[in-house]
Amino acid sequence: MAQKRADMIAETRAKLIKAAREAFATKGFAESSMDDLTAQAGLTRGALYHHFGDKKGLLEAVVGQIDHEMTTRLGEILANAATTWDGFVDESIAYILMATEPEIQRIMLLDGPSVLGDPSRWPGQNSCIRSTERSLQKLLDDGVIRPLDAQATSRLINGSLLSAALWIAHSDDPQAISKQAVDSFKVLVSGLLLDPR
Amino acid sequence: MAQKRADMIAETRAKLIKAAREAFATKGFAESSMDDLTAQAGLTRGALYHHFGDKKGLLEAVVGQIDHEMTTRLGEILANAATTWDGFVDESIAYILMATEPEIQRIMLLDGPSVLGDPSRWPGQNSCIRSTERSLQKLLDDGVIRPLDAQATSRLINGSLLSAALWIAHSDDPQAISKQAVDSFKVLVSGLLLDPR
DNA sequence: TAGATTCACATACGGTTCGTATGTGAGGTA
DNA sequence: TACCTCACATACGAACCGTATGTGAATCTA
Repeated sequence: MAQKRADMIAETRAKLIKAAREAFATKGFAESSMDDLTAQAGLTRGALYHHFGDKKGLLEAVVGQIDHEMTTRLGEILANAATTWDGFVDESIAYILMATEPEIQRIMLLDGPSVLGDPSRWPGQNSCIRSTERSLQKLLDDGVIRPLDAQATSRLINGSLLSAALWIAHSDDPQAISKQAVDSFKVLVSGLLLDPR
Repeated sequence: MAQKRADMIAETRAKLIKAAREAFATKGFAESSMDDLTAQAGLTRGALYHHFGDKKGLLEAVVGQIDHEMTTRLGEILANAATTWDGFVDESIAYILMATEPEIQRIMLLDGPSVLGDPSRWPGQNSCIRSTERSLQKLLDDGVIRPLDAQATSRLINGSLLSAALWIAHSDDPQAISKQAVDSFKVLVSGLLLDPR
């Protein structure tokens, strides 16, 4: 059966990506040796080059996987929100907290942009920004927020979330800083409401 | 005279930093060869390691220089503003446009964070964020904006500016995108005003 | 079912780059 | 003038990346 071979290949790719995630997350992209990385997965660099072309290609695959996971997690939060506005806020806060996780931070926020360039141009097209944009558009349609450009504003908001995450992760007291960041974020975006509370 | 020797040293450092700026800006940090870089400056890697310790040390020096220049440029804009609020807005917009320059973008926004970590923890301690924070504090003192945490909010704003810069620089039509980003930024921060117009 | 073919992955090799260890010669000092 | 310091060059080893080539198992074909 042809399935067996395909399974083996998928497994090999999965093992390489898993090892790469660990290595990239702990040592960073530049410091990760492809020899070590593949050995960790019980393979050699041959497999890696066969499947991913080069080191950058491997990073792209890792980024794609993480991005997919993040999108799923954010989607769930969005689905559980009472109102569109709550969904927008909850999703944003969840993004901040998610971006605090070392693996996401190191790979998606630091090394990713440096090696692959502007995140909004990645193949996975950065589902997070898209999600924020959709939420804003809905809020516009519902007449909840002031008139604005949804795409541009979503970029601004996403950048602020990212910055907040970096700040929290590197602070001495993540708990406290996290609260400050979230509170300030709420104040900032509440200015977008047509009908402020 | 002892001054002559000191001048020679300063000149050597300057030459290395200049060559590094060019190389880092055009090829990126990882792709820049220290052999090429030093040869460009009419020196060898010996000089580089003597003065900067390692490749990272050289980047720190470059980052420090650029940060200093940016601070100066922002300071001038701040000084020429009519009101505190105008200064805050003008400075922010200037930051967006400045961060659009390839050299600043590549070195300060992409490679810098990846190699040196969170910008707010850099030795030069990121004067730009400090400046935004000071502006916000003044606005608070003057009773112009709603109550908020100046430090946290400055982080959020700075992140949004950074994101806008990345977006503009990678867009097909920087002119148009630039306008969109600036307009949206104004809308976003106008929500901070106690007395919206 | 046996030989041919494909392809996933391993092995081998060369070139580049980094960091260190050591050398050297010009400025400064006594 | 003889010695010392130190800025910088040279020499060397090791690590790493990417490619070119080898190999054996899975699949295809007759």
